[in-house]
Amino acid sequence: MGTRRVTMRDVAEASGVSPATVSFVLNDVTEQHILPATQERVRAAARELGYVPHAIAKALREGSSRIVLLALPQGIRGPGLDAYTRGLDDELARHGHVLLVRHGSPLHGGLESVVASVAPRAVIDLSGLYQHEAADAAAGPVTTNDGGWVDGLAAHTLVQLLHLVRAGHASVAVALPEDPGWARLAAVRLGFARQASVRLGLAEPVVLTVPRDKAAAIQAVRDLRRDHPGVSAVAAFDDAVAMQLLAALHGLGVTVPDELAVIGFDAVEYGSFATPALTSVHIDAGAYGQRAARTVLGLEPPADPPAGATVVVRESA
Amino acid sequence: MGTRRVTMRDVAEASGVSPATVSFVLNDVTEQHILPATQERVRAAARELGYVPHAIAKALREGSSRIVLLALPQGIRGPGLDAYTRGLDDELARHGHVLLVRHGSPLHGGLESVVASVAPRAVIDLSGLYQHEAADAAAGPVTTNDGGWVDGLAAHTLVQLLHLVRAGHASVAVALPEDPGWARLAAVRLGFARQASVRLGLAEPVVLTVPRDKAAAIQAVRDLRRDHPGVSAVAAFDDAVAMQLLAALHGLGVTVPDELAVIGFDAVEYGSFATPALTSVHIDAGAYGQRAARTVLGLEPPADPPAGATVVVRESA
DNA sequence: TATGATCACTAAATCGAATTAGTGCAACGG
DNA sequence: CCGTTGCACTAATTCGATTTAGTGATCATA
Repeated sequence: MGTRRVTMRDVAEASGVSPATVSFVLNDVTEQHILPATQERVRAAARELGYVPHAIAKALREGSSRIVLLALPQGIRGPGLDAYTRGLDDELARHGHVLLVRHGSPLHGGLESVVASVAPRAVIDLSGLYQHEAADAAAGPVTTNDGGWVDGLAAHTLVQLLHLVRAGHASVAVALPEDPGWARLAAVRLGFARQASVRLGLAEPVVLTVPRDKAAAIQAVRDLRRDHPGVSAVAAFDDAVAMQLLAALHGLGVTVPDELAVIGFDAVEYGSFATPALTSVHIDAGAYGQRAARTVLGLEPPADPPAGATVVVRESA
Repeated sequence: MGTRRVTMRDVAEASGVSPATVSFVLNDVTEQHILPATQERVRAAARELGYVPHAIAKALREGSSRIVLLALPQGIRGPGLDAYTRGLDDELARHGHVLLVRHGSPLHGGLESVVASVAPRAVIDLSGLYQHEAADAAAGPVTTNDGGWVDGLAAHTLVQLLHLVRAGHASVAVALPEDPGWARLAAVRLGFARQASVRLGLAEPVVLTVPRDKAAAIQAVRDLRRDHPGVSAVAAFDDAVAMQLLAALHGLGVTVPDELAVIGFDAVEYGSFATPALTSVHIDAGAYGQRAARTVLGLEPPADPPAGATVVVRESA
C-alpha cells in the first residue's frame, strides 16, 4: 500500500548515474552519447525496480497529455459510430496516443471543464453533429473534425437511393427517427437525399418521421400510403428505423418489398433477422475514424479517400 | 494561436500579490487570512485574464488526476450498460470527477499502459466480467467494482423466471447469445438461472444458444422443440437475443406466447416493435453505476440497495 | 604543445500549481 | 515597554520527467 512510486531518481541512484542520463537512455535520445554498458545498467535497474514513467509529470513537461478525447452526446450509439471509434482508436494507438470517450452529461459544466481537467492532445467533438450547431470554438484544441464522415454521407446516401432507382422505383420516401438526439444528423441526411434525388431524376422525396410508439408508427405509415400512393420504396435513416418500419408494415399487412420496398443504412448484422431480411448500405466508417485521427495528430491524411458504400442485398429491397 | 497559457504567476503579477496568495484565494483555503479586498483583486484579475488552472500541473501535485476510467471490452454495448455508465458518470460529476470510457483495443498494450498514460483517480475494469477472468491486479488503482451489479443479476434473473412461473410454466429454456464477447456474463447468468430454478421449483433449465445467422437460429429452435417438447417458455439473456428468437419463431410459424412464451431482459424500448411486443425485465442499472462511483471514490455507499427489477408486461409472455 | 573537437556524462532550470515554513507589522496583555 | 498573538502575506520547496548548458577527460591535428 504505502510503497512510494519508483521515480527516475531511484533508477539513477541504483545504476550510479544522474537522472538526466536515465532520461536519455530510456527515451533513446540519439543526440546524446551514452556507453552501451551504461545503457544496459540503466535499463536493468529500471526493469528491476519496476520503473514506470509518471505520465502526468511527462505531460506537464510536454505541455499536454497523450490523450485524445472523443466527445459524444448522451444517448447516441450505433454500429457506424462504433466502427468510426475503432478506426480512430487504432490509428491513434499506432502513434502512441490513447482515445478516451466522453459521453455528454448535463451535470457537467460542458465540455470545457472536462477538457480543462484532462488536458488532452486533441478533442474531437462530434456532439455538434447530432444536436446543436458546432459549439463556440473558444477553449483550446477542440475540433469538429470527423475525417470527412459527414461529407461521405452524401455519397453514401446516393448509393442508397441509386439501389432503389436501379430496382425501378421512381418515387421514394425518406424515413427519419423521431428522437431529437438525432435531429441534426437527420436533417443533414435529408438534405443529401434531396440532392441525390435531383441527380437521379427522382421526385422530391417524401419525409416520414417514424415515432417510437408502435401504434403511432403504424398510423404514420398508413397516412403516408394514403397521402402518397405513388411512393413505392422507403430509404431509412439507419437500420434501427428501417426495422421499426418493417414492424409497422407487418402490422398493417403490407408486403415488403412488393407493395413497399425498404432499404436501411449502416448494415447491422441483426438486420438479417428482420422479416423480410433487411437490405442495407454498408459503410466503411472505420476509415473515416482513421482519417480523423491523422488529421488531429497533424499527420498527412491517407491520399486515397475511404472506400465507397456498398449495398448489402437481402430481401427488403 | 501562439498566445501562451495564462498561469497563476500572470494572475499574481496582474493583481500585485504572490502566486501563493493567488492559489489561496482561488482554492478558498480557509486556514489563510486574505483581505476581502485582495481576494476581489485576485479574482478580478483571474477573470480578466481568463485564467484556467492547468489540470496537469494540479494533477502532478495532487498525485493523480480527477479522471475515473471505465474499461470496457471491444464490442460490448447495451441499454443496461448505458444506464450503468450514466449513473456512474452523474455520481462522479457530483464529486468533481470525470468519467472517461476506454474501449479495449488489441493494438494497445493492455489496460496498464493506458492507466500509466492517464493516471486516473480510479479504474473500473469491467472487461473481466465479459471475457477472461479479472485481470491481474498488478498495476495501480484498478478495480473490478461493479457496484454490486453482478450480484443484483441473481435477483433480477429470479424476477424474470418468477414471471414465467406465475404464468403457469413449469419447464423453461434459457437463451444465450453466441457472441464470445458475452460468454462470461452469459455463463454467470446461466448459473443464476439454475439457482433460481431450484428456488422456484422449476426443472433444470434447458440451454439454447442463439446463432447470429438466421437460418442457423431457426434450426436451433427447431432442435429445441424436438428434443424438449415440454419447454413452454424461454428466458432470454437480453432483449437482443429475445428478438432474434422471436424472428426465428416467426420463421418457424410458432405462435408466441401460446406455443412458446418469450421474456427478454433489459427492456429496450424497441422491444415494443417486435411481433408480438416483447415482455421484458426492467433493471435500474443506473443505481449500480452510482454505487460503483461511491465505492471507488471511497465514499459511503447509499444504505438502501438499488431498486429491484420489474417486469414490463407486453405480449410475448 | 597548445587548440579544438569529440565523448560521456551531470547540474540546474523548467513546466504550473500547491503548500510549508516563515516574515514583517500591528494590537494587546501584563 | 517587552513579549506574545494574530494578521496578511511571501519565499522557497515539492511533485517527476525533460532538456539546455555545461564539465572534465581523452584524442587528434597543426
